[in-house]
Amino acid sequence: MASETSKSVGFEQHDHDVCLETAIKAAEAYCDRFKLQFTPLRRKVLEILLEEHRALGAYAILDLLRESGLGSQPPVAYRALSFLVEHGFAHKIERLNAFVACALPDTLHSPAFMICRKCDIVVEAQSPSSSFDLSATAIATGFDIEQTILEAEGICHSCVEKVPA
Amino acid sequence: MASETSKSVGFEQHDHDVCLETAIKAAEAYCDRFKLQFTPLRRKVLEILLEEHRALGAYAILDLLRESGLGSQPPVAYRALSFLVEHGFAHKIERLNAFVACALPDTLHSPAFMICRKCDIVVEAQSPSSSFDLSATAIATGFDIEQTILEAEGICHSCVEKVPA
DNA sequence: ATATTAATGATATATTATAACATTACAAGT
DNA sequence: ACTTGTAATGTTATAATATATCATTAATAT
Ligand SMILES: [Zn+2]
Ligand SMILES: [Zn+2]
Ligand SMILES: [Zn+2]
Ligand SMILES: [Zn+2]
Repeated sequence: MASETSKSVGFEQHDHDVCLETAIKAAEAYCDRFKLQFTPLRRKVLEILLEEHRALGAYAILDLLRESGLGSQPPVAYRALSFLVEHGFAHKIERLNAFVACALPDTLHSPAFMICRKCDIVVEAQSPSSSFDLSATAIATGFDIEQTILEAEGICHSCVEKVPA
Repeated sequence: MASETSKSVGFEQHDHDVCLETAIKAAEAYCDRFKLQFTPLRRKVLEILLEEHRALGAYAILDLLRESGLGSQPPVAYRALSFLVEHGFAHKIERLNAFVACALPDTLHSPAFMICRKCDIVVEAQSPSSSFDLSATAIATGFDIEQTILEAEGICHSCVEKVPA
């Protein structure tokens, strides 16, 4: 296959082959370390997300899986995606009902994204902190934020009281 | 009908009748001011959201609409919800595919929510600013945040260049 | 009154996601 | 190697969420 050495990601160019390989190797190492099964299916889905470098819906991913002969029914894609999200290799963009490879794998972070309403490109902010201020990233990348929504999931005090775990 | 004078909202008690009436009157005034049609259907959907004071899915809302004789098909609910969201009377909680009445109507704000993963109660943070720090609100209300996601929608610089508007 | 626009009604269908159960691969202990 | 339990995948069916389209009615403006 042809080897493209650079590709536009976020708003910048980068060596995409290296980027993809690095991410896959990192996932491999992580799974190794934590005794997780980085199966061909899971690897392929992560590769798809890394290759595209933008948010893809489950059914778009499923189409690509079908082409490569790995699975063809919705649960196959959703299960692989669950695994990737659960272990921090990917995120779900709720607003788009779509999934994107994590730009900061192996790093503890609260994901924050900038999503273009025209082209649906998704850029993950590089701020590992939990206090959110996208303005710097937005300015740096030339992204014009129009509206923002923060959704925090957790447990309310009345639910904590009700049950042990 | 029976008049309940207080109801648990967020994590506190409040006079719910007053709360509901105030919000409806505010919406009425706003629509009046901006020549928007606050139709019986739209009013009813807002009332439903205010009454429940938690996130409701479109189909749950539709069931309640049906009971009151106002519309029974999905587009009816979705159109009313679009109107309410568009004009800031309600928000969509993407994570839940559900809708909630805005707690700060008529106030310019970037919505931020705390969502309990057990009971799905949704509390809108009272911070009108766009820099997000939920920790204060979380501590004050006894909510234990487990994970947070920020999604900013806007337009990337390459899309801005492509078109006039 | 009439034209224009906005809202609603109604039917059909698209899109996203999961439940349930069968089968296969893997890991661990014997 | 054999058994046993567990995890992953295959497969079918269906649930839940959302929109496209066109017909009808209501509101607004000229
Ligand atoms: Zn990430
Ligand atoms: Zn764009
Ligand atoms: Zn609000
Ligand atoms: Zn709760």
